[in-house]
Amino acid sequence: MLKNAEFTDKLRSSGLRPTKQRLKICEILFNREKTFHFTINQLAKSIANNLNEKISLATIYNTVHAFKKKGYLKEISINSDKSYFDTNITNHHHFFDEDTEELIDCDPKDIDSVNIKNNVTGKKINSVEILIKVATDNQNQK
Amino acid sequence: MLKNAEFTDKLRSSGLRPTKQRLKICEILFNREKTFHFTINQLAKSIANNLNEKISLATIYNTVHAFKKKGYLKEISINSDKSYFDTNITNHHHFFDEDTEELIDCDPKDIDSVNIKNNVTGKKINSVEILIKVATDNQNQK
DNA sequence: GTGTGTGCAAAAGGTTTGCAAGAAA
DNA sequence: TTTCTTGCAAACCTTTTGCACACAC
Repeated sequence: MLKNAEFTDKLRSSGLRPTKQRLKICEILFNREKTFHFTINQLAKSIANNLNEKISLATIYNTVHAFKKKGYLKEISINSDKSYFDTNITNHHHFFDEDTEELIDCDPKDIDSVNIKNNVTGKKINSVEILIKVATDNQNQK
Repeated sequence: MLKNAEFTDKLRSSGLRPTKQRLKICEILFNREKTFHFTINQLAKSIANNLNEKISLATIYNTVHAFKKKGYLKEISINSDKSYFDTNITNHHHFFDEDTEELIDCDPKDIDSVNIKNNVTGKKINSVEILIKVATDNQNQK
């Protein structure tokens, strides 16, 4: 639950100019209690609904990628036609509900950390992501 | 290392007509010792290079999706602009080399199976995938 | 002959880019 | 005034679709 002035500082401290558009996107992304999982499209709609002002799609893409680069957002690996982002930047895993195409955070307590006994030679591990795909039980198949 | 006649049987037994195109795609996908990880584009190039004959992109998409539905291929979850497929349909996980954008199979011995203590209410788990992103060690950051 | 599969071209959907106008420093 | 940011439209890339023709059975 940050305020506008705090977003301004946050942006400025990471070398991003606190423009009107970025502040509004900050509000929508970070001024909430629960983690927010979203696609660019959902974010664009959220902006359109919550503010009576449009922000160009290009700007939204720019901003989301800038925030990701600064570490304010995580991109989640899903095989999908669209990209998913997450305001929860701590180490955690996800359920993906195939019925609703929604992401759900795993409670870290519910999954033991992964122990990788052998890495690829000469490379360092940047991330370990677990994706658990779920769907309603009474489906024929999937 | 299957032969043409075996592909014909395999296809026919799953209700797919063994057409010339499908047999050629089978050859490229399954007539090899090691697991094959690919994007549709790579497969198309592979077809163009290994056979002196073109198969339409639409047909390649159709065939890959048909094979996936029949369980001959797995689709791997990566956040990427393209889809990755895998001829290894056993339960296993992957390294993703961010330098080369290549998938590498994990040896099942090298990762303990994931224990999920709490599933989403009312849903059943369809798959659990671990993706380990790696890159060269001497990069500034990632 | 009937139904399925193929291939082309067009369309769709998400994302990126070039560039001119506008805002922040 | 200099640099960064925005916004539009066009471009791009992967994937899907419609439809006529060809092939498998």
